[in-house]
This record gives sequence, C-alpha cells and structure tokens, in this order.
Amino acid sequence: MEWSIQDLARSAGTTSRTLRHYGQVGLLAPSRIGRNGYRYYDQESLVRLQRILLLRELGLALADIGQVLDGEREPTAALRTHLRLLLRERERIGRQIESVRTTLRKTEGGEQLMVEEVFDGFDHTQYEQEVTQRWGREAYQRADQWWRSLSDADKKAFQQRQLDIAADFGRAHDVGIPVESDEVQAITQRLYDWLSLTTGTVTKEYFVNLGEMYVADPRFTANYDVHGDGTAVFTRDAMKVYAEFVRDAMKVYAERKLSG
Amino acid sequence: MEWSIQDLARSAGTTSRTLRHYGQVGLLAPSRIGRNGYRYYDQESLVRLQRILLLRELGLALADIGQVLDGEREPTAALRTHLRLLLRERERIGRQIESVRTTLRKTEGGEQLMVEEVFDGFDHTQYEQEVTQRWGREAYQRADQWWRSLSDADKKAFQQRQLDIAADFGRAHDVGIPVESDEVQAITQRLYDWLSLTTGTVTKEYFVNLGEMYVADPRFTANYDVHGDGTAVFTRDAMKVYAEFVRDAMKVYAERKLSG
DNA sequence: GGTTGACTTTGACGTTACGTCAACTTCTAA
DNA sequence: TTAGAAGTTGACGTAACGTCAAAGTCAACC
Repeated sequence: MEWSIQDLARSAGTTSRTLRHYGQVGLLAPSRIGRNGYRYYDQESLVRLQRILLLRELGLALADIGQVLDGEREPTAALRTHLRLLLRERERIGRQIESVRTTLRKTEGGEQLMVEEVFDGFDHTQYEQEVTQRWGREAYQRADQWWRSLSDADKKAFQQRQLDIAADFGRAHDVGIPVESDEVQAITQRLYDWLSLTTGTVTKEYFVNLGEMYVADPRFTANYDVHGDGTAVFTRDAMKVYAEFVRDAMKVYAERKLSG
Repeated sequence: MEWSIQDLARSAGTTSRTLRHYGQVGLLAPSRIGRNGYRYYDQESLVRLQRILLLRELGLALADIGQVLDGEREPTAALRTHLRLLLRERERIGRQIESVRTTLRKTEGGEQLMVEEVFDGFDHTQYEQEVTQRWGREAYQRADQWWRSLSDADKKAFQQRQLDIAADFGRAHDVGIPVESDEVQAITQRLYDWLSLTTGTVTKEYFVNLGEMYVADPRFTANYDVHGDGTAVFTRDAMKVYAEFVRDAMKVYAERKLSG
C-alpha cells in the first residue's frame, strides 16, 4: 500500500506541509520519491508518523521525538523528564489562574485598576531573583510559602501594616525627629516585627541588607519616598541604628531582667 | 529621578534588550533620549513597566497589554478571555500528564513500546475532526466523555473486544463465508453492539458511514486487513447488509413479537 | 592624557514548528 | 485539450526576546 502526501496527511489528521517539514528535518522520509518529484509513503511511514504525532501530543520537541524513535535514548528518561516539566507547567498555570481571578474580582469590585495595588506594599513573589541571591533560596521559599498561605484579607492587612509603617516613617522624617530617637526606633521595631512574620528569624545582617535595598532599589524607594523625599534613606538609617544598637541593648536588658 | 536602561532593567528584574524591544514595538518609550542616543527613563516609565511586567506575568500578549494600558479595551474583557484560555490550557496539560503517566507505566511494565497500542483498536481522541465533521460535535463529545470515563482496564477490554471482532471478520472472510450469512451477520451485530456502547444509539446511516470509513481510511483498514487482505472491504459489505436488511427484519420481528 | 572596562547604540540572525503565499509543474477527469 | 486539483521548491512570517557583532560613550585610574 502506498499513499500520496495528501492521503497520508488526511489519514493522520495533519497537513502536507507538516510532512514536508518532517522530511526536511529528517524525522520522516518518504518511502519513495517519484521521478516527478512526488513523495510517496508506505505502511511503515504511517506507523512512524503515528508515533511521531503521539509523542508530539505529549508535548515532546521534534528533536526529542527523533531521538526517542531512533532509540538513541531510553524512552522512559525522556518521558520522565517531560512529565516533570508538565507538572511544573500545570503548577505555574494554576498560579496564573488564581492571579487572574483575583485581579478580575478586584477590578470588577471597583477597586480601580488593581494593577497598582499589587505593587503596593511588599509583593514577595516579585523579587524572587534578588531575594534568593541575597538571602538564599531556602529563606525565600519559606517566605513565599507563608505568603501564599495567607487569605486575601490577611495579605491585605499585612500590606496595610507596612504601608502604615512607611507613613509613620514619613511623618517622623517630616517633623525632623532623629533616627536614634525612641519614637523612630519604636517605629523601626514595628518594621522589624512585621518582617519577622515572613521569615521567622530576622538576623541583624538581613535587616541591614534590607535597609540598603530600600535605597538601592527604586521599587522600594518609590514606596517610601511617596511620604516625602528622603523617607527611604531615613528609614534605612533608622534600621541601621536599630540593628547595631537597640537590639544589643534589648538583649542586654532582657538578660539583666532574667538574671535580676 | 532618572535611570539608565540598565538601571531600570535591573530594578524591574528584566533585561535591557527587553526594554529596547518594548520601545521598538511602542509599548514603553524612554522619557528622554540623550544626544548620544542613550535611553533614559523616569518614574512614570517605571510604573508603566511594572504594569507591563505584571500583565505579562498573567500571560497576556504584548499587543493585548498595550491595549489594556492605553485603555483602548476594558481590562476585564481581556482578562476574562485570558482566563478561559488558561483554564483550557490547564485542562489540556492535565490530560497530557495522564497520557504520559500511563505511557510511562506501561512502558516500564514491559508492555513493549506502548506507542503502538494506543493506535490499536479505536482511539476516540485521535479522530475528532473527521468524526465531528461526519456526525456532529455533539455525538463526538458524548462518545469522548464516555471514553474518558472508562478505567484503564475497561478501555483495554473495549479495545480487545473490537480486536476480537476484527479477527472474527478476518477468519470468516478467509474461510469464504458470504457477508449475508447468519454467521457473518452475527459478528456484525457484535460490532453494532460494540459501537452502541460509545454513542447510545447507532443509526443506520452512522453504521453505513462507518463502514465506508473503514475502507477509505488507511488507519482503519490497517486494523482490519491485518487479518488478511480484503477484510476491511469484507467488513464494510457485511455492515451494509446488516444495516439495510437485518435491522429492518429485526425490527419487524420485534414488532411482531410485541403485537403477538 | 591615554587606557581600561563597563555601558550604550543599531542591526541582524536564531529560536519552534510549522502557516502561508508565490511561481511553476504534473496529474486527472471531463 | 483543458480546467482544476495536487504536487514541487523557496522564502517569508510568527512571539518575544537572546545573542552576537561592530562601533561609539562614559567614568575612573595611572
């Protein structure tokens, strides 16, 4: 039995162009080529094509399909790899779906173009690269998991809390209170406590680093300087002081209290 | 505040190439271009870029993002459309995952390259186009849903049953029994009953059409002619006879029985 | 002031798996 | 014979940038 290119294409539910393409990339050669240049395919071609199409359905790239079919690689390895990719992809899409859903809900709920809101506060998911670079993947994943576990209301509350803190820093800076003052250090402690929620333990280094990040990264400064130019720098300085002095003092104070 | 292209790229977690690309497609223009040709971006650019990246995260195409940001299209419409796409995509991937899993399981279970088996029998998912063209989308979806509802074992049994039928047709043809004979018509009825499982009601037309399909489509003939050349044609003829005579006779018989 | 290294520009090709012309030849049925 | 269907090769288009390449710019150091 022999089929023309169209016959085969229709039989297998694909197009002649695709068959020519497969021929070109060496995935499926015609069994015969007429002296007029026409391509002809036989039963064997059909079977191979069916395998190709199946593997393609499974999402394998043509190059991988070629390797699998030619047995240059054990098929299970390719499949297992592919399965992992599929699972991750489904995960990713699931998150996107949730994202789009909440965006949609809020947009419809009249909460203006919520797009802005996402960037308000502290969106943990946006800074993966930097965060993992600075504090390691593990810390990021903990924070991320924690963040995902929150309800929408909790997330909002969490964000609001740090917006309030930023506003208080702005007011303090505006009035001219020094960063070492008890008032400003109290605000700073609220920031510290707020951060502790995400990671559990906030080291002194982490805290100082974060402060530097505030001023180095325009996304952060934008959130703080909205309460007056220089608020970001002011906040960073307050954090530095808090980390270097106040915590030590508190530690000493706590120890004294315990031993007293 | 003003940023160079790299500054902005790093801040937003993307690349300078991307920013140039966005400029090229008219999605994000620099706020200023130095006389040296350098691109500079301001706070407004940053905000717009953040929106762009968010919408991109949600999976929207750049063209759509442009429309949303420029308000030429209400965002909810674009998002809703996109949500549908995402849901369908997740569905598709879910099916792929199941597919790969069973393929993997069977391949490991030593059932040879199971790829062949998928094409054995009657794979409902492979013929969507043709089937819907000939018998309408509704009929296809019914059949497809039914097929998906089966367990693996059921699927196998179902396939086996039709393989047996094909083999019996082959034997009958081999021995030379005519298609009108009771023996062959009995086999044909098994084929008819088997088909009834998929669609509920098998009309005379459907049955005849399917017969024609057997001989017109090499995928079908391959399954039948494996039991001897001409088995597909033989089967088609038997189906024609069954549809045109036997069923009428049965109907008459049934009516007589009821009225008698 | 020259050199080095980081940064910038435009331009253009590469990626994936074909779709879609275009220009031309060949087969088939009336 | 002639129209129409089907075949061929060749080449560009797609989405969203990645990745050179060649060349100009800028800041800092010796």
